[in-house]
Amino acid sequence: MATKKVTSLEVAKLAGVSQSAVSRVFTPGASVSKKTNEKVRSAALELGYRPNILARSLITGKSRIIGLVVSHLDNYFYPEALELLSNALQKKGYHVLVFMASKTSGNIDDVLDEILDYQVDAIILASIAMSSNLANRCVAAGVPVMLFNRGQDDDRFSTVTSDNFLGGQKVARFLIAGGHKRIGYIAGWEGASTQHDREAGFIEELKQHGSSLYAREVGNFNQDEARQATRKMFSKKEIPDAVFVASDDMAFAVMDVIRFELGLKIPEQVSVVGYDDVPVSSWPAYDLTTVRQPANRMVAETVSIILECIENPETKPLRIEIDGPLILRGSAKISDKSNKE
Amino acid sequence: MATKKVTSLEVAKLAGVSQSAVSRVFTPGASVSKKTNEKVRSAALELGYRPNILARSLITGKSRIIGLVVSHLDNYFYPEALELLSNALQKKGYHVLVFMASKTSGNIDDVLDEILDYQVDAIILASIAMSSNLANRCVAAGVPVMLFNRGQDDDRFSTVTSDNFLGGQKVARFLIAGGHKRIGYIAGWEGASTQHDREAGFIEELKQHGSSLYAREVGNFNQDEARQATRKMFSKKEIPDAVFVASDDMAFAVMDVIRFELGLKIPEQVSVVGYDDVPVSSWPAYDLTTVRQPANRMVAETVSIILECIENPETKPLRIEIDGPLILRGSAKISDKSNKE
DNA sequence: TAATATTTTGCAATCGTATGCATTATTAAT
DNA sequence: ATTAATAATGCATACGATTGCAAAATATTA
Repeated sequence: MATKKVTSLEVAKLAGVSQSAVSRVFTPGASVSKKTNEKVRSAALELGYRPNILARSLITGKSRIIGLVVSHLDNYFYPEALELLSNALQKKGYHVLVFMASKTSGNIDDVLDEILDYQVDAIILASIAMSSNLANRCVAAGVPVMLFNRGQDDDRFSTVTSDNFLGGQKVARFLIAGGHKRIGYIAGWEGASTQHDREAGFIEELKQHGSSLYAREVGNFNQDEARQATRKMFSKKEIPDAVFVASDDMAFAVMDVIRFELGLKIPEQVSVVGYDDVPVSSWPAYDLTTVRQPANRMVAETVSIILECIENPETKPLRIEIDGPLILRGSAKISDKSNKE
Repeated sequence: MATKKVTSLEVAKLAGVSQSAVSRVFTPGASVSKKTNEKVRSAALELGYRPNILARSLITGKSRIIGLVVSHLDNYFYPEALELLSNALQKKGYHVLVFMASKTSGNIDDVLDEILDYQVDAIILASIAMSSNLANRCVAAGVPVMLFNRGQDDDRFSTVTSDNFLGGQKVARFLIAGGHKRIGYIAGWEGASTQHDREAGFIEELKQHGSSLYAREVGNFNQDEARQATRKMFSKKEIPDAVFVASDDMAFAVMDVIRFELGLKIPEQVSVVGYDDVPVSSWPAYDLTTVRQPANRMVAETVSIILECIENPETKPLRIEIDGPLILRGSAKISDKSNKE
């Protein structure tokens, strides 16, 4: 039953023109007369013809495919970003080919090979760093790479993140203004620039106010480890009166332990602040005070940079940091003179 | 800096063999001597050569790309499924090209055109139905289509769902065993087979026990509408003592309204049961009793069917319904003789 | 070792489209 | 109306691989 594919040649025959003419009709900006255009279009419609992107890309060298490498879709920030990203690129005529770099499924080196096999026009790494070896391969292949939500030493690639340092500072300022004295921090994976910058900003600002960390544990951006970290942190004789958690996803786990295992009141006994502002944070059950990562603006920047790099390969790499507001909700005590943005 | 792409011809020259030989080395099952194999492989390694999938697909007619159409990534069931799906296909040498069919970004007709342009080997529709017009187009193009988590009248396509009818029945049996008398239902989008089957099984089983729906509202698989629906349902003089919600995602919104707006206790005053068993359901803040949709098994079936269809185009469409257990948690009262699976 | 069977190899055509170039049709200018 | 400038078209080639076929190389058998 599978009808054969319709080619431009068949359309050309039916329309009584050359194959080139058909090609030109479907190539924006090419020179075609109104008459041919009509003939071709109606023939194409009749036959149900559509240009074969793959064949086209063989010639143009552009596949209109963007490779996206994601590791963990479990943190809700990523599905959201993926949706925005895919939508935005779709509008520009590009599409996203997904590659999972989870532990289960080969390491990133293999994944990168697979990506390049598809002749992608660009690569977006979401929260994934790249060995310099791989980086070289991409540069050699002439494929632009973007780091989304992850910084990198290698300055050959553009990065888009939120302003993590500033975000950390805001949280510190807020907690101090709220009168907190014993402030704990639950870190993400220490290899991540996001984790590093958030903590650095946080600590820096604590210091500015003559304060410092009362406790620190590592949660590795993972709920199980965040739970462990919380238990440990709260086994001190004097428990913290505030905890800054490096991601909302971990913060939920932290709150659950604090409330349901330790039986403490949030925010009366402990204030909790997260980072990301994923949708769940605004649900009343958590009502989490958090720093918003403006996914939409981050994605918009990413798309605009990526497209620029594709069109103009000589584009210099950019390093964008997007400021996001601290969203005040019920999980943390607010001072009377609450610090506005 | 962008080094030109390395072609099989260059490898051939360096290795001192014909271009066909190079091709054969990279074609599993082709006939090559050990000696050529070595020469070619080392030359390829030296030049950093990898076959161009797009050029290959032009000849073979197989792109090793699977088009996945998703609408709302906000229900957490989908990111999870996407991750599993992508991982599973990746292992088989396929990759997922993502298409968003959200309201924001063109209707599904346009999206389908775009998909077909990429010469995908197959299409997976996640919770999306297809007009018969589109269906015809796909059949004509010879592209197999699978419906994931959505049934369909059209029996030319395979579908994989959980056993929604049975799932609904289980919930009814459970709620009745728990002694509930005024049972409400918050429906999903009524055009969805999943919604329909869940409700049908639920009502059927209520009837078997001489009971029936005490209240019913529509939430359209959408949190805002689910909240509205809940408020309406609980504005009766006698409020329901149990609510079955057609998806976990809505159930969270329902629980939040019940607890934080209406000030009722779950499960003491109202039992809530959901459907999906997304990760959040097991978080203590919700601790939601729900019917598990075994995403891993659903994905496994999907992948196996899809690959079969690709390899053997004459494969008959299948209709798979996977049974999932009712997961008992704290959001619903349990009878003394709790009904085990 | 000679004859036959089998495996390797290269040649050349092919997939569906884009595009430089030469040619022809059309429009503008005088 | 004639010429100059511009637009539209077709021809032929290229993109980077796969693959049928026939020739060459190797292995098998007696």
